[in-house]
Formats: sequence, C-alpha cells, structure tokens
Amino acid sequence: MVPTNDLYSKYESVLTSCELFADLTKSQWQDLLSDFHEEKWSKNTCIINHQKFLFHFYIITRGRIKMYNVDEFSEKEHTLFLLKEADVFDLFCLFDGTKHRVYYECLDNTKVLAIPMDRLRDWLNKNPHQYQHFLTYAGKMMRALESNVSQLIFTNITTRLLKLLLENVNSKSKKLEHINDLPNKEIANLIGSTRAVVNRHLQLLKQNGSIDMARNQLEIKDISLLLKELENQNRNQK
Amino acid sequence: MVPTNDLYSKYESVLTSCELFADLTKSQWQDLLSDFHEEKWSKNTCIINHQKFLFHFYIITRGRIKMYNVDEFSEKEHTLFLLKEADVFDLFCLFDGTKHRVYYECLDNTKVLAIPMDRLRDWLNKNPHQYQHFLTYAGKMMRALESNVSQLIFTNITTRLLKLLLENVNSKSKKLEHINDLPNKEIANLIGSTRAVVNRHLQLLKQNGSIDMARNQLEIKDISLLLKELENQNRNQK
DNA sequence: CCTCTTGTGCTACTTAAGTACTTTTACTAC
DNA sequence: GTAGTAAAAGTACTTAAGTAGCACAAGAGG
Repeated sequence: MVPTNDLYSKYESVLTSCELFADLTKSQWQDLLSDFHEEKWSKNTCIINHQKFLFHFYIITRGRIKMYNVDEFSEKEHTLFLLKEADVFDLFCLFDGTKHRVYYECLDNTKVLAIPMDRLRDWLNKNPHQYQHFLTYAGKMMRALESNVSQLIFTNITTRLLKLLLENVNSKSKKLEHINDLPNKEIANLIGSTRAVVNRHLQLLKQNGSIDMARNQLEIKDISLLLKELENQNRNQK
Repeated sequence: MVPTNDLYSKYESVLTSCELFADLTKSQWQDLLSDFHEEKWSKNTCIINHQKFLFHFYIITRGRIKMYNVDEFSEKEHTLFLLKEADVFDLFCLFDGTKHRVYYECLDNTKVLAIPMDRLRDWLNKNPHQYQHFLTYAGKMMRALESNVSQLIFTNITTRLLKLLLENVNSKSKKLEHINDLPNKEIANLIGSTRAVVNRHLQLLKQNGSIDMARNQLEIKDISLLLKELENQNRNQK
C-alpha cells in the first residue's frame, strides 16, 4: 500500500480530471486522500451485491468497470454506465445509504481508490462548500439518465447504435475507444438490445464501408458515412 | 398575494409532506417562505422553454403538471414525471443552472409556490445541513430514472401499462387516481408508447373484466386480476 | 497439437408494436 | 333539437426487432 502522501502525486493527472472534485487544491486533495486506500481488481472480477459496496466509495484510476442491471425474470442484462478512469461510484449509495440494486464487473485489470462512505460524508460536512459540486454532478447524471430514457423511447436500434459509436470516437485520433474491444453482446447491453440484432446492424454498416469488424474488434472507417446514416435515420423517424 | 407569514399556515399540510424539506421546523419554514410567492396557472397552460423557469424553483400546492420531452425529429412526446401536490421542480436547474430541455404542461388548474433560484441557493449555503436532503432526494430521482430505463428495456408494453395502473391505485380507497381522467394518449406518453397500442391493451383488460373505461375515464374493477396478469407477463418473459 | 470456450455470421421464423385509417362520442353553436 | 367539429376510441395492415438455430473462426489452455 502506498503511503498517503504519495497517492496524490501518483494519481495527480487522474484526480485533477475528476469532475466531482473539480476545484480541490493540492492540499485539500491530500487531506481528503488520507482516508483513501488503493485496491486492485483483476479483469472479470464481478461484484454482486457485496455488502462492502454499500460502505465504500470508489474513484477509478485504471481500467473499465461496467455498472449493470439484470432483469430478475428474463435474466437479460443492461449496462447502465461504462465507468472508466476518473469516474466514481456509487453516488447513489453515498446519497441515501440505501442498497443500490446494481451489479459491477471489471472489463480490465482495474485500480481504484477507496474511502469508507462515512468518512466521505464527514468530509462533506466539514467542507459544505463541496456539496455544490456533488449536486452539479448529480444533475449531470440525471440528465444523462433522462436522455437515455428519451433515446430508448424515441429512437430505433440503428440510431442508438450509431450514436453509441459516434460518442466513443476520440476527437483527436478519430479512432473508436472505450468500446472498440467489446464483443457484440456487450454492445447490445449498452443500447438495450440483443447480440443478434446488433450484429445484423453492424453487418450493414460494414457492408457500406463505414466500419470494420473482427473478433472483439470494432474500427471506424468513415465517420462521415456514419453521420450521414444517422441523419437519414432521423429524417425517416418523422 | 398572501402575506408571507400566512403561506405556512395556508399550505402547512402540503409543505410538511414535501420530501425535499423533510425536517424543517415551523420557524425554518417561515424563514424560507419569506422568499416565496404564490402563482396560479390555469389548466392547459404550457411552459415551453420559458426563461423564467431557469430562474425559479417551484413547489406545487395544487393540481398536476406533466414534465415531458419532445423528440425533435419524430415530434413524439414522452412524459418523464407527472408532478403533483408537494412535488417540486426543477431540481436539475437548481443543481447546475443549465437550461433543462424539457417542457411543462398543467393538467389541472394549478397553484405553485415560487422562489428565485438564487435565493434558494443562498438559503442552502446558509443552511448547509439541508444539502443532505437535496442529495438524498436527487438519489431517489436517479433511482426512479434508472428503474424507468430498466423497465423500458426489460419489459413489454402490457407490463408497463399494468405497473402504471397498479402504482396509481390508492391503497385505501382501491381506486385509480392521478391518471384516471387522462385520455389514452397521455397514458401512452407515460409508458413510452402510442395511443393505439395502449388502447389495444386496455381493450383486453376491459374484456377480461379487470378495468372499465369510458371517454377520459379509467376505473379499476378487479385489482387481483391485474396482479395475476402482471405475474403472467413476468413468467412469459423468461 | 488438439480441445474447449467464446464470439461471429447468417438464415428462417415469430411476434409485439407502430402506422394509418375509420368510426364513435361529446360538446358547441345555432 | 340538430348540424358541425374536434377529440377520443377502435381496427387492419406493416415492419422492426426479438428468437432460435447452426456453422464456422479465433484464442486460451492444457
């Protein structure tokens, strides 16, 4: 375990890009970090209703973790959020301490910084000014969920798939990231559909030359084609 | 306009059942209410992107207001929340001050208590202990949105319709409330479907004797039948 | 090297939900 | 009263998405 005063320097770049603690100074960070410790979780680690999760709050410093839901009857999965570096969880539990019926799975070898919920609540009470950032962040999450709901209701699967792809294109490199190495099944879970259907749509995109795919590999060939396709979809929904 | 010190006694029962301000004492309420004023909006009043809404926060004291979304392409509507007495809006704007692209429409003659956003923010800063309630409330809203998303993905329209009906049965009177006087179109907007589809499902429920319907009138005839039907739906989704 | 698992590609089939249309109802104005 | 009209309800057709199945390919691990 890394001594407290090293955590900040070790993870400075991640921590400073962490929205929830947007304007903390170095010394504020070091104060807060004194209650954190580091944890490593290996790929495919699955966290199902672990009590511990009610009592800790995490900042991801490496790797991806999917936060998902399983329907008790159909046993279908739906990925709510694909968390990555600088993301935090679980805000829900922090807010009301109620069990959050949701599952987590590490898609990569993952590192997190962990703090007991109570400590974080204490810290908030000692630094009430910080509440505002938490509220802002909560607002942002609600908007994300809200637009998620709207998309599900208003748009078809082609549109949802196209948007997912476009949202995950790195604006500089123009390459697909975060989701480029996922199997069709995981893509389907992200947009609330099934593997077969997603595959069907991906085939069409491959045929028209806008993407390329292989086992666990998705690549964007032509963004403008994707954008054009999205426009067509929108037009047709009129 | 009612003098400030009367607002509390006038709306005591509504205000004390208002979750967001759960544990305010009478004097705290009176302090807070000094920044509020009353407004009346008549039925069918529609509030579309009114600037004013960015700058005020409202507590509903009478009537229903639907908060809804319109798809820019298909022009379909989706009702996000059906707000009623003791509900508040818009928390999103309070949190981050960003425009919330959402519409409001009064389903009844409505009364609200209004406060300028800045005043409420000031009040929160003066009473940082209250932040906690706001966070808890935000958590609750997020959970509601989350389960909304899950329902959309995991369940079919019959199930969603059945749940909507069952959620709006008054536990004492066993009568349908809040949504019992809405046309099929509004019911459809609530579950993210279309009027025709909702009507089809309602017909079936009417045929098997679990509900009764007339123009703008829905009535529950037999709750146990609805519950049984819901169970069947769940079983079949396996 | 072989075997086993996981993921992909494709086909044929089924069905729920959306669309577009018609009919009925309730209310207003004369 | 009744004619006109808007809203709501009801119906028939079409389509997108889900399901099931199988063959094949790539990697992982022995």
